[in-house]
Amino acid sequence: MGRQKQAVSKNYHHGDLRNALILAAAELIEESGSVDFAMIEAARRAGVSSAAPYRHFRDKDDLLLAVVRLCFLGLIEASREAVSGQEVGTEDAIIALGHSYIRFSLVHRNFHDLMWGELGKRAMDAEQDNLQGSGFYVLVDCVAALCERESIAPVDPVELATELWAMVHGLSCLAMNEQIDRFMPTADAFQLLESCTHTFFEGLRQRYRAH
Amino acid sequence: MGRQKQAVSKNYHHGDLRNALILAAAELIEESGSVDFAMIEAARRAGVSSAAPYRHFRDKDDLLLAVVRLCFLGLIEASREAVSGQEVGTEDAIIALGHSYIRFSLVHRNFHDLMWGELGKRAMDAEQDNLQGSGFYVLVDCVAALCERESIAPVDPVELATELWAMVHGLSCLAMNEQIDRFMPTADAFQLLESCTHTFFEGLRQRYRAH
DNA sequence: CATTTATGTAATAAGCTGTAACATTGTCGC
DNA sequence: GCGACAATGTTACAGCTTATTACATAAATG
Repeated sequence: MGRQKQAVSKNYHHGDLRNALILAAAELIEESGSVDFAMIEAARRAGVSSAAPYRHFRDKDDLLLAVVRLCFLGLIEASREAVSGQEVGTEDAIIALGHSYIRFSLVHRNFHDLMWGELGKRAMDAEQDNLQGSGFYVLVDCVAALCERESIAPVDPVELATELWAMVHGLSCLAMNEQIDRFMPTADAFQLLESCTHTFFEGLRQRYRAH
Repeated sequence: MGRQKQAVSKNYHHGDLRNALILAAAELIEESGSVDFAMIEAARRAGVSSAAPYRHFRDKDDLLLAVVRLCFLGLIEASREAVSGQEVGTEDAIIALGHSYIRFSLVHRNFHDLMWGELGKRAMDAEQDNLQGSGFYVLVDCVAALCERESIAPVDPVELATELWAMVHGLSCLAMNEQIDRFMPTADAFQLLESCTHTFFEGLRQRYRAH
């Protein structure tokens, strides 16, 4: 009895329950492919009672908010890394960025809805880590550099970046959804990315190149 | 007593519970912005007991499958209508198609995750109404006509259609998510659609026009 | 070392799911 | 017409979940 009590006592406090719960939630999302897990399941994984999570998170949304914040930090990190090895102002840099975006989407596909749904918006609005711009402006900088270098003007780099973002985001969605396979079994999102990025810039040169 | 019994008797059978449940589910999704409603709530709206729905749908997924099927039929309908007023083989026809796609996404934004998630894929795989191609090939036909008309060759219309689809789908996602507002408060998805569709075809002409 | 704060447990009320057993209605062959 | 039977409801319930409340323990602080 005394021994048992001591053993229990030792683990009475988890030590890092908050992070353990975030990790458990992420695992559950990864495994189940949806955000639809039970709070109590995350508690079980962390080895605590069903009420313990509520010491750290008001409700499930609050926990998910913490998860989605990590997702965005991961995406930003991946974007920075993708451009770091590239020559600035080249199409290749932009393709590399798109490549990393699509790869991230596919690898973390189960987190896509979370990131690009209501909770993702809330996470960005919270603005704790400047989530909002720090990813997007990596792309804007690349586009601006390319426009500068190729004398493509006058055109707003933010607008072009938004269009490119949409293109890549759309490719990610279709790829995750296996819609590309459905209609083009021989192609993949990465090929399409290269092809339509090139087409897009070719069009830009045609429309806006300073002569 | 007798009167009450008679009144009850009269409504014992709903008459069209299956469709009433589909409608109730759609309303709940529309109102709550998520697919996370309770089956019993749909039953309540249809005015039946909590067990009644299980006579028509194995489980909630089965009900949602019926809802998503209606969504796709609506999108296909909207696409057909969008091109019907357009001259075949023009950029305008393709822009009109994209316009209707984005409008549909925004109007029915609460159904987006349902359509483009696991259940949407299942609905397409079921293939009851040729859901799978009948929407996409409206676009393919437009693209093929335009390539023909402008002697853009050699290039696979299915590939181009997929790229355009990705572009428009991405714009829809960003617009729904208010990401465009976030970075370009003065622009909207429809302007961007026109701009980047034009850029894209300008690039195609440059790359593939038969001289 | 006593008090306060942080963190966890146990118990519980309220709600949903899906199944089982039962009730009512409509339909079809005779 | 009418009896069997299929279809479609109902009520009751077992087994889940969530989120709250009251209480217990550990750690930190002065």
